[in-house]
Amino acid sequence: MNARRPATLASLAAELGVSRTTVSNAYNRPDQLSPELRKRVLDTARRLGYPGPDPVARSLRTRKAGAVGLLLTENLSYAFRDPAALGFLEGLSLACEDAGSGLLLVPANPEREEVASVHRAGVDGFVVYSVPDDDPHLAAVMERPVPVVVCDQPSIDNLDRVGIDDAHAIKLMAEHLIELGHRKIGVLCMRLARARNDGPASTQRQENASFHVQRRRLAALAEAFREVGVDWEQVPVIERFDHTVSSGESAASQLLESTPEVTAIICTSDILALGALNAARNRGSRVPEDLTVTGFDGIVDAERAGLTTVRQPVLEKGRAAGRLLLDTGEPGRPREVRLETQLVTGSTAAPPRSIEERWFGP
Amino acid sequence: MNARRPATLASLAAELGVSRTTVSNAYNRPDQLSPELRKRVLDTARRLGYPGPDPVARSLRTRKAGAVGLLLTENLSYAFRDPAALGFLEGLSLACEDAGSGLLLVPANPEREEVASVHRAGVDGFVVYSVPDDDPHLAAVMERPVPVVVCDQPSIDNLDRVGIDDAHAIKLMAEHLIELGHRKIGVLCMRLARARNDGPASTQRQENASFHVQRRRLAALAEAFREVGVDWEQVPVIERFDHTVSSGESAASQLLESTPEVTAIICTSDILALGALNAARNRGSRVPEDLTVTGFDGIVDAERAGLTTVRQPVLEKGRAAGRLLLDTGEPGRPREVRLETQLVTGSTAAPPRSIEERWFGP
DNA sequence: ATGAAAGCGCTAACAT
DNA sequence: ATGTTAGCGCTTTCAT
Repeated sequence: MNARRPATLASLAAELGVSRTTVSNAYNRPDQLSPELRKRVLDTARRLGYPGPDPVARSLRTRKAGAVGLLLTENLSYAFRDPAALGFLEGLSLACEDAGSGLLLVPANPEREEVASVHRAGVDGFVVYSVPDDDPHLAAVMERPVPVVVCDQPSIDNLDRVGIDDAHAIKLMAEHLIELGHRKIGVLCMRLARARNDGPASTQRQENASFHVQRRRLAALAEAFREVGVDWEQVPVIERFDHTVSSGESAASQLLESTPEVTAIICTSDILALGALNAARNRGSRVPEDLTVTGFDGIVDAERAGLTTVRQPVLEKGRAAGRLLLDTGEPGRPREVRLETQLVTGSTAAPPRSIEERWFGP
Repeated sequence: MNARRPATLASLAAELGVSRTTVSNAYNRPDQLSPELRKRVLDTARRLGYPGPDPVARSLRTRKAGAVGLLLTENLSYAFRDPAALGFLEGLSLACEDAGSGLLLVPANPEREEVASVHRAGVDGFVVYSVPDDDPHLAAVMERPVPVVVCDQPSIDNLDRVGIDDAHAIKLMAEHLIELGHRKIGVLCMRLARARNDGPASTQRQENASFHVQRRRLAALAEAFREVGVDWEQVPVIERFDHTVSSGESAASQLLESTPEVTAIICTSDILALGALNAARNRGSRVPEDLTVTGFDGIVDAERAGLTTVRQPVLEKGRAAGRLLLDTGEPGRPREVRLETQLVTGSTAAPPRSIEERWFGP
């Protein structure tokens, strides 16, 4: 209900026979007028159904929206299903709450080029979470004359950033597997570009990936395995556009079908790894005896599954991003927050067995 | 970066020697001016670093914010941890996305009376999710001259609503347990009022609960059990302020400690029930042999645990709330959407065993 | 303690 | 196809 469009500050002032300033002060600077007058103003306001100063008009005048915009590269609803994104959101909302700021989720359908929603967002700044280098919504955000903080990707000069050292993080994993003795590996990765693609990703595609994070993780893996003599060109890298357990499962199936000799599947996310675990089970492969599977992120479900993975502080990332954006100081910018990661040795990685062992038992 | 505060539509128009209308049209009504002129406008805009029409000024003029506000009764970050709230959010975000609308999460700390965030929210309407009757933020929302849709609670005349039939839903559960033979029951419920309280809730407290949903569920349980001769006054109802698995656990412990003769614990949420399951395990009680435990909501973790519960379509609730708010039509209001629920018979409910059986085995 | 004047930056009739 | 005129509703110096 409440569909009238009635009293304004001006009409209220007129009714009261006072100036608009006085009415404004009644709401915003109680100490600037006598308690009696203030009470009279507020009472009359109630009587006339005046809802208080219009927030939009106020924002226009004060140049403050009281909200932070969040740009994701996915459908909004996706964010509520991906545990890592969720952790980020939780952290970000914590920071917003601390600052009394609202959090505006900006719809940015990755399938469309529509950036109107970015233009329309009445916010004091944007947090950009994990979008590709060439995302048009990002471009629209950067045109807005407000501060921007990027989380994870892309990394853009001159912009505040929060993230982790992806290369370092996944290198720990690579070294762990190398130490265990794995040389025949396969990789499952998330989407590398905005256009849908499901299947093997050539090294060229890997290098051209517009998703910075994936690109760097793959590059770091390549480097680590090349150092022990693995020909990266021969390492199957399977890409999936959708980030779901079932895409992980299908990707792993595809991988094991075409390259059954792999002894380990490295996944660039826990979600994909969880799917890979399913795929292994479906094929009757035991993990880690027959096959090693590793993830990335350290989500709860991964922990539950005993996944060997890399834990990153997703909640802290969100909080740090929010703080960076909301913190008054903007002196020696751009600023960067780099958070720590941690190798989690679960029960899904073990030394490889030889082909013979795998087929004929130990 | 991007911290200049430069060109406006007017300055751009001046620079170009055209009217502001023309510049405005270049952005909002491309068909209203020649392509060449439009290109000239846009090019000059880029050159001057004009970021396009200011969204706040536009909102003021058009009386459209392009965003929906969401009011929760909890800290924002809580919403990202409660599976039911999350489902609701997902549904709501789906509806917003469809309409190209943003979703503004309004910080509304339940501990404070601060409603400024509600006043400051530049939105075209509010969705209110499960807040108590006397929530000051809700009052602030209702003063705003914008449409409001309430989900679950409270139920306020004249306001659009979406929800379920709580009494009916939990009655199904009550009848199920009654049929199994349970007469000695205990109940775990969520907070009944805004002020923190943890422990037994008297019938008076139950009846005065400012959380509508809990009140109705308890009332329906009372009615159902009274019909089979149970003295509701004697039924222990344990309340918990925090909605977490561990509060469920402690509440169940408290219940079983003080009333070990209960054969069933009915919980008004799955989260609490999951905690009750833990408590039973800690005491060495087998579920359902020694103790029946039931939940409410139908969250994924409940399903995983085989919980006997009532499933409600949380995602649909969110979507319906969003649609109700965004749907152009506002004729024969108020409107109400009542969604269906479903009894899920899991493996945590069975006929009670007598006290003797329980102590000495079958 | 209260008021007058001057916009914040934009869009929407209504001309032309 | 482009310009003129009027605000949207508010806050903020600066006076008084």
